[in-house]
Amino acid sequence: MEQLIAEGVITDPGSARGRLLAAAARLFKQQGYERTTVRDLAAEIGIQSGSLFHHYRSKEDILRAVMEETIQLNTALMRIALQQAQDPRGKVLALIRCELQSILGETGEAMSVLVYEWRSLKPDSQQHILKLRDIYEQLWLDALAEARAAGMVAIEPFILRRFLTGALSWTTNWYKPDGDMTLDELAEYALTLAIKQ
Amino acid sequence: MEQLIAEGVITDPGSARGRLLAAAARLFKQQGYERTTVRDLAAEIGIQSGSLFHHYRSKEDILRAVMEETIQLNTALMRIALQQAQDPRGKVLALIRCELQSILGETGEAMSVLVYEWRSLKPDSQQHILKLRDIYEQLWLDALAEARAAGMVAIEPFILRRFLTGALSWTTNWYKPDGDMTLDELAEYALTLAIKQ
Amino acid sequence: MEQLIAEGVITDPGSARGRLLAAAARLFKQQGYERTTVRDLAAEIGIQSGSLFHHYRSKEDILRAVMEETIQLNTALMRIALQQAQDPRGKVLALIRCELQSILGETGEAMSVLVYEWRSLKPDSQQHILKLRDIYEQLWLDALAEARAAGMVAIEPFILRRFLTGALSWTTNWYKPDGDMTLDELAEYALTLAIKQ
Amino acid sequence: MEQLIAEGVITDPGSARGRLLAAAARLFKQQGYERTTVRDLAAEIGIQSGSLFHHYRSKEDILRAVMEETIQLNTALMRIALQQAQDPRGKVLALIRCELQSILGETGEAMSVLVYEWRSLKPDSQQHILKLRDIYEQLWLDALAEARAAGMVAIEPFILRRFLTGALSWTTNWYKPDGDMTLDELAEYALTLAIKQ
DNA sequence: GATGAATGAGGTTTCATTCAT
DNA sequence: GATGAATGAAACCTCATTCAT
Repeated sequence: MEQLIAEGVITDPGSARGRLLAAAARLFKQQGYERTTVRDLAAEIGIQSGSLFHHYRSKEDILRAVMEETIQLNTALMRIALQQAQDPRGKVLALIRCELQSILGETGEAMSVLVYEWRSLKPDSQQHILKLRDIYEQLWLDALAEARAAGMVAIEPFILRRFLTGALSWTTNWYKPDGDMTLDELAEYALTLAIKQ
Repeated sequence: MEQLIAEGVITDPGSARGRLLAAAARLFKQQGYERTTVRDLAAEIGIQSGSLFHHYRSKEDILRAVMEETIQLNTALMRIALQQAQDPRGKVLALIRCELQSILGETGEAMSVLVYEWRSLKPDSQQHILKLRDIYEQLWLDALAEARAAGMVAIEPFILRRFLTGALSWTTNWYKPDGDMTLDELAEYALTLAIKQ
Repeated sequence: MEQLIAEGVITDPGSARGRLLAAAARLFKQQGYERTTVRDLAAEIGIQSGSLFHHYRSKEDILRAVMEETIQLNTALMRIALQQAQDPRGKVLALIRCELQSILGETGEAMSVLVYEWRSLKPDSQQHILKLRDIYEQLWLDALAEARAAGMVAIEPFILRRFLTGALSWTTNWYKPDGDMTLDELAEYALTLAIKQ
Repeated sequence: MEQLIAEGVITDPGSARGRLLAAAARLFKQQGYERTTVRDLAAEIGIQSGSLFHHYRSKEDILRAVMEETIQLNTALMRIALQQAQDPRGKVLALIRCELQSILGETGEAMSVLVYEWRSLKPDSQQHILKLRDIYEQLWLDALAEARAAGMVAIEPFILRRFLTGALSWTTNWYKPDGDMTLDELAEYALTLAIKQ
């Protein structure tokens, strides 16, 4: 993590900007982007609303930064996870587990925002994020293609990935981390959707 | 359909209220509830914004009506589809196809609204819709339990349903009805997620 | 005047929009456009600030309307004055008197705004007003050219008009209508700048 | 010029304060005082906005300094020009040429500011500048009275000066220094307004 | 002298809702 | 039922100014 901060991939969560982004992710998820006022955001990190605009030029800019950091971070984390996986099954499981961690763990709020607040981005911000998202998605498509070549996947990677995107992102609405099921178990269950046993 | 209208399950789409609900669903999906103004809604059906309030007491009331009608209609449609299915596999396939039709067909906009605008409902409206949703969900759980009893499903119905909810609702973001894949093919693919062949 | 209102050249000063334009001209002159808040404007005509935006889409729109109405009205008044003048000297005097009345009379505030707040208009509004201004200016150039042809003017109409524009518009800063000098006397003095005796 | 700097009449244009005043004059003319932010000013001379306040106590103070320096400088320049003129006609021409140089030359921006931003000064600053302005204006009135005594001027000096003030200051809006007409020619034309040939 | 984060009052504008006609 | 002017609270954002470093 320190390395990712040093590389500029993500903002130091201890800095003013970092705390702002974390608060924004939390509030945007809880209340929605539109219903979250800049005063809410400022109050959450203990500054005045006008002071926000020293860090970001507009409210939309904050949304964009939340999304961008999230996708950058998760792409980096997925790359690391993939390096440690051995076989196709392991790779797909690694991706599932990684994405679930993104969705259900510390960055979960930001991931939700990425899904639910897309329409609130201006078109050019959307373009920018889409490019980053393509890189992320390519990691998935490569791993699924490998599994398919090994005869482990019944349907086209392209379609399967889309089903998985929906299934995994939806977990944010029902999975309770402190319930009976561990996140690893959840990942194994999800794997059964994708891969024939 | 006429029967459902006659029974009061849904509003006549030709009536002023019906056209308003359809417009609201469309605009709420496109722009989001918060970004859609009552002026937008009024303009869409050719009246002045003040006149909206002769039909609904508030903007939130319109959102609630969109959601309620959608869930009522789809529950009714699912009941009909279930009656025509024979075996467990057929029932699950019928539910998948039915839900996909809801999501991707004429009522798709309203279904999206149901998912994306949940937070914009007041708590008591949420309670009301949740009850209707429980009825709908029970139809799913019953069918999946039957398939599980027949040894066709690897994981618990409760969990599987949640995965399917996400996977199917997400199709609204990528499936193109006028592309290569028919909706029936899409349903078959989705079935492979749920049921062992 | 009633006819100009009926023709749509200017807004009825009794209507809400008309009273708003008059108040805007007065305040914009007194305090400047930037220092005049929409709350000031609204208070001046006894409505709430939000209600302004039923009449005009933005503050800049109000400025533009003030300018446009002023120039339209004064062009119309100058046409009428010209019709009643006989010879070149009479025409130039008519124009001078007419412009002084615009500057120092009831529409004086709006004329000042036209001069002093030009930079506050957006470029496309400027374009729009410039076209109207060209029509107005042509009336002047024609009359001065006639006087020049009659040997009454020492310098080019183009240059003379510009000198006069400045000299006449500046009167707003010093001439007191209730002082010793009548407006007609002032006009005669100004005529001595332009025309050899 | 060096002498005027040494005497403290104007600020050294090479100093930080001097560059700030020049930048302020330029920006205030281009955009208006209200629309020019202290950030604009600071950026123009390459410092941070907070640092401005080491040089001037407030933004209004900068405006006041621009105006004061301009009027002091131009009063001094007019005195010098007058000394070199022989007869009444020469004196009036010298004043016209001098004022045109102020308006159209290097200090033109500041002269514009003096005219257009008057309302943005606080009343006590206005008082202060008015006193300086009176000294400047007296030079004009004396010269015109002399010409009048010589039978060269048709109307009262007081009125004529006001007409000239407007006519000359307006040149900033139309005269192009790099066009066909030289500044000396322009001054001669202006003289025809004032003095019988 | 300079910095730049922070302030906080105040700016324009939006918008759901009301109500006399 | 419909209109549309008006409301008024609240939204985002700006900006001159301060001050610890």
